[in-house]
Amino acid sequence: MTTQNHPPRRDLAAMLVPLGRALAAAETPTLAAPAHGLTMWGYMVLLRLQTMSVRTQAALAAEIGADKTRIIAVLDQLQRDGLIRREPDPADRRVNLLSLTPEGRRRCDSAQAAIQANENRILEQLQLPAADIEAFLRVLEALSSRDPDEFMPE
Amino acid sequence: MTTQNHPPRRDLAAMLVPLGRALAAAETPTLAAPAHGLTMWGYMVLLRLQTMSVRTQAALAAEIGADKTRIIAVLDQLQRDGLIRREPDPADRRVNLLSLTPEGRRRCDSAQAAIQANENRILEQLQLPAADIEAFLRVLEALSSRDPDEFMPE
DNA sequence: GCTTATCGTCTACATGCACATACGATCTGT
DNA sequence: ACAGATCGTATGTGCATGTAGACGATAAGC
Repeated sequence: MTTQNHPPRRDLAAMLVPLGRALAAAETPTLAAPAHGLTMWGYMVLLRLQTMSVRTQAALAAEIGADKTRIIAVLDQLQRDGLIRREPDPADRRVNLLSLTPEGRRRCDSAQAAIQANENRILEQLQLPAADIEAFLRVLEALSSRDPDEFMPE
Repeated sequence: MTTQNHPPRRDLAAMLVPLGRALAAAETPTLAAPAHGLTMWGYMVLLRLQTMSVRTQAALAAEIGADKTRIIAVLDQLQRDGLIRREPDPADRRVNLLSLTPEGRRRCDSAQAAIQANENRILEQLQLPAADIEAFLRVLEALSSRDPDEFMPE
C-alpha cells in the first residue's frame, strides 16, 4: 500500500444523512403500497422483531432510535392489524412482551424483499466490483452494531 | 436471480438512517465549539461551497437537501460572520453568486479536520482491513453522487 | 410595452418529533 | 406493610422542518 494521504474526502455524516434520507424516501411508497400497508416506523418495529422478540417497549424504542412515547401509537396500529403480539409478561405484568405474529412475519418478509430488490438494483447501477459492495455492507454492518456513544469525541 | 449465498442482510436505509443520525449527533458539539462556531446547516453549506462556488441559492439548497427558504437564515448568519460572499450576479441580478471567503475556507477546513479525525478514530475501532474501509468510502461516494430520483422504484 | 417566468425573501400554517411531566399499575427492597 | 423504582400510557410544550402563497425585483419572449 502507498502511504499517501487520502484524497480529500467528504465527511461521513455529510454523506450518510442525505443518502439515508433519499433511500428512506424511496422506500416509503413501497411500504405504503396496499400489499404491505406499513409506515416507516411500523416497518422499523417489524424489522427489529424479526430478529428476536423484545421484552419491553422502552427497549424496543431505544433500539430503533425512537422515543419511548413515540412508538405507542405505532404498536397500537400494528397490533390492530394483527402483525404483532403485545402480551403482558406473566412474570412482571408491567412490561409487554413483544413478538411477531405469523402474519406479521409474512408482511415484513414481503416488504423487505421488495425493498432489497430495489436496493440491489441501486447497488448494481454503481458498476463497482462486487467485492467493493460486499466490503461496503460489511463496514456498514459493523458501524451499525456499534454503540452510538462510541462515536462521540472524547 | 441474484446469487443467494449472502447471509440475510438488513435494509440499507434502516441502517443508514440511524447511523447518520448518530454520526451527526457526534459532530454537533465539535461544530458548535467556539473554535468553529458552526451549525450543522452552516457547515453543510460551507462544505458544499468548498468544492466550488454556486450560482443560485435554490441550487445550493437542493444540493444539500434543504428547503429553498430554509437556508436563507443560514446564509445570513454565515455572511454576517464573514465566511461566505453573497453578491448579485451582474449578468442576472436576481440571483446571488455564492462563494467562500478565505476566512470561510479556513474555518471549514479546520472544522472538517477535527471531524474527520474523529471519523478516522471510529473507522479504526472497527478493526477491519484497510481495504474494506477504502471500498466502503468508494461505494459511499458513488452512492452520494447519484441523483436521488434514481433510487425510486420505477 | 406587455406578459410571463424566475429568484430571493417573507409570512403563515401544518407536521413530525423530542422532551418533560404526571398518573396508575406493578414490582422490589426493607 | 410501606417506600421507592419501573413500565406503559397520556398530555402538553417547544423546536425544527416542509409546504404554500404572496411580494418585489429582474429577466426573457412576443
